[in-house]
Amino acid sequence: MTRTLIAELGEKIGERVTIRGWVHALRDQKRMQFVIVRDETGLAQVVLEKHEPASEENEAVSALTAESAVTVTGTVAADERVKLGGLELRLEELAVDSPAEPELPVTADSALDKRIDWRYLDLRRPDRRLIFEVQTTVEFAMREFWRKDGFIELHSPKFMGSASESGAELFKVQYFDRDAYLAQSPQFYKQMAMAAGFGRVFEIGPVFRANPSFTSRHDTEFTSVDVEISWIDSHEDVMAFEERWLSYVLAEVSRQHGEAIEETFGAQLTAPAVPFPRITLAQAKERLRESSQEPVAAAHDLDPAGERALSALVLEEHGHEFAFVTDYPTAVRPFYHMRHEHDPTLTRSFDLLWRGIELTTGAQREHRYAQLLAQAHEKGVDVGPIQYYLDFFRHGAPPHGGFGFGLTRLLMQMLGQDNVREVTFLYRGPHRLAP
RNA sequence: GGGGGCGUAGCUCAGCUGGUUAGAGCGCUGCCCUGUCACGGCAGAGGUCGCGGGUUCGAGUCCCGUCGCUCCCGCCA
Repeated sequence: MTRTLIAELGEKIGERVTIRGWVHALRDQKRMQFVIVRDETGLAQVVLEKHEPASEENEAVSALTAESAVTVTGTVAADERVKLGGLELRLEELAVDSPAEPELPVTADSALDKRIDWRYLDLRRPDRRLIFEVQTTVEFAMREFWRKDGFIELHSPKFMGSASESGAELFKVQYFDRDAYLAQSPQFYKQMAMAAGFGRVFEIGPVFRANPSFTSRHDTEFTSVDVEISWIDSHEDVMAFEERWLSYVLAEVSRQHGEAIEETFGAQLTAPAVPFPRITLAQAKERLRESSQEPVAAAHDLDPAGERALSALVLEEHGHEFAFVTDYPTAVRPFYHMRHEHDPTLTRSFDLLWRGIELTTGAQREHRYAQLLAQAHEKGVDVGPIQYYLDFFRHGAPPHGGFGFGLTRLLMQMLGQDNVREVTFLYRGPHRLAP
């Protein structure tokens, strides 16, 4: 028995075929029975006349429940009466592969948290499926671009013996007779690849953050996209790569799914023009102070409201949805970010904002061993546990820099969703470990 | 972690200043309906009002605690 996909039925009029999928709807009438079957390619109407007395097939159709997994064999017929594509399948054989219990615990309009409880049912909806079709295209396009640019793919370890940045957000796990930590970032390892002479690397992999954060854009485990590039002159080279690369990825997604995304989520997607606008953090705060309604926080960083306001400002002035914010103060950046020679209170770093949220963070890294050590000490970093990392810079390390970001933040903005949980296959948060 | 809001039927929600048998829509069950397509009609089942304590003659409603959800902030990607 060959399975025919519902999308292919139009080419098989008059033929006897077998479709396999889920019962989407059931209309069991006195003389006619209609079953709408759904597979991953679409919906199809299955029809059966009722006999007197009811045939075995009639009884089987009557006993169906919504969302049961079924295999239906019948003849494809064109019929103008059918609103669903003018096609139907005249039922000859019906097999229930796995019945669904009569009452479903969630519906399309259930609260997100409840939909996650029953994620496998939630994900059966075509619009949810589109999210993961897009995710697949995003990763494919990224790799395509990287590969053309000579990047090497990394799979760095997720067990670590020490923190890669600060200790606060690390998950501690038992590792035989001692403690280990789950990697919060592949940062140290992609820098090791620079010292190893790999030149340009990327990694798409899981990272773990023990933040008790309850927001629409945080989770405790997420897929991080990381890039690191050797032989750069400054963080500008990193930004120049990132914008070309992102623009390509968005162009591909727009080309392949733009219409579906707009239809399903109402979100418009076009490839952004390169270069993206750049503004230093100091200038950004100055501009916000000038133009603004709301007081700008005195802190060293932009708060979420500041990010939204800045994005709006850039969109208004440059017609651009992206904005690089550069030159963050040394105080708010990790010890390994390279500092400006003319002003060591500022780092050669950047954040990338898209449609009001922080998408990526990047920087040129400090590759000079003595300078790196001095910065670690100045920041009060305990260098004992990370000596292996510092060693990477003792035998010839190229100047380098890179960036990283959460894949779901990109997807969320791309699809006009308001929560990373919506675009995460299975969300992990402080209170969520199942399913 | 701090602040606001919320928790009532399988789902989404209503329930006014405390007052007798706690409601609606959808779903579910049964019956009816000559092709439905958001099918339609009739009938019915279904709730220890998140949990624990308190105030009161009386608590879904007020108070305290607790758990969970949600939004904003902090932290970040």
